[in-house]
Amino acid sequence: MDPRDPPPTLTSIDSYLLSLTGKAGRNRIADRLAARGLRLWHMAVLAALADFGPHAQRDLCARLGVDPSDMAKVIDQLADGGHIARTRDDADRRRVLIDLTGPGRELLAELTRAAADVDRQLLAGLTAAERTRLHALLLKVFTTVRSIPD
Amino acid sequence: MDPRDPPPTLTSIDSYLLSLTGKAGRNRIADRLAARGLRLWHMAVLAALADFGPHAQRDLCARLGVDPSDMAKVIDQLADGGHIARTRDDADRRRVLIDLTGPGRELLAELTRAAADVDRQLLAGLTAAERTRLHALLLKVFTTVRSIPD
DNA sequence: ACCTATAGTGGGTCTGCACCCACTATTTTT
DNA sequence: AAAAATAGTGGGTGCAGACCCACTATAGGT
Repeated sequence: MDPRDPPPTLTSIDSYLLSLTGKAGRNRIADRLAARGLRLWHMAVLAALADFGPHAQRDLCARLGVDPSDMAKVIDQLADGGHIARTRDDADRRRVLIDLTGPGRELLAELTRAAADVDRQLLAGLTAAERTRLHALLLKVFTTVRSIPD
Repeated sequence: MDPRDPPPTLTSIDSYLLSLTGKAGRNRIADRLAARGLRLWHMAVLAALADFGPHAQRDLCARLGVDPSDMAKVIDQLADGGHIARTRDDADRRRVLIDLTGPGRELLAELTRAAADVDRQLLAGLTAAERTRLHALLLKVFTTVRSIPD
């Protein structure tokens, strides 16, 4: 018996398996981001802008579930790197409109590739069909998670 | 369009879905543990002892991948609560043998029930057959994760 | 104009996790 | 018997995440 086997009592818990595999994925992606001086929220912001177009900063917070104060810092760094553009909304000068720049789009593409790479590593043990099924199941779980309160 | 929809660029990444759903599960289980003054490692230790029998403290560290220094603190708290018994190994008096006590076994059963509860919440959107398939897939991914270096 | 509400910023806290080093007690090696 | 290795402990560090409050600037309601 391998003295490094994990306890079956734990591995029979789906939440535990999700948590561990999720952490593995998260850490790997975080590493790739860290190599570029970024963290997960930076990528999330870029993705939100790419998928849904320009946002007021506040709307980004609502969409991603981030504290406005934390978002300000993330936005700051992305702006410093030239990956997003920040402009005052002339209709409501309290608002700051955030948009992707060309370099930002490029960066996101790069990060997306890195993430796909991590997926490939993580799911190396699955056939293509299994990956498809896993993805569908995870989407369902994700929907459930989003719908139930904390 | 729901202004709270997550970016598809993110939800198409399996590692991201694993990470989010895993975090949801983790947090919920952590909450239940916190209500009893415990954290995840406490449960992991109890599970390892229940599944594999008594361990030297060092072997628990190896099995669970915890720093020996951190393990010492976890062990300390479990011993304080009367959930494990700590005895010096007479054959090698450097070693401390850790074993589950009756109350420890009870506590683990309780925690396992709580975890199953969380699973039920998280996977509420899946049919029984889907849950079975998800579990099998997660086990495979878990095996892969364990086999590849960090 | 006045009062209230909202957008964003800057500064800080607290928590959990992971890690690391120095130290004591004990055992093994030579 | 001395030296090197091992088990466990205590006391730290650094980081990331989530949160919170005070503040400025602007807008909207009356």
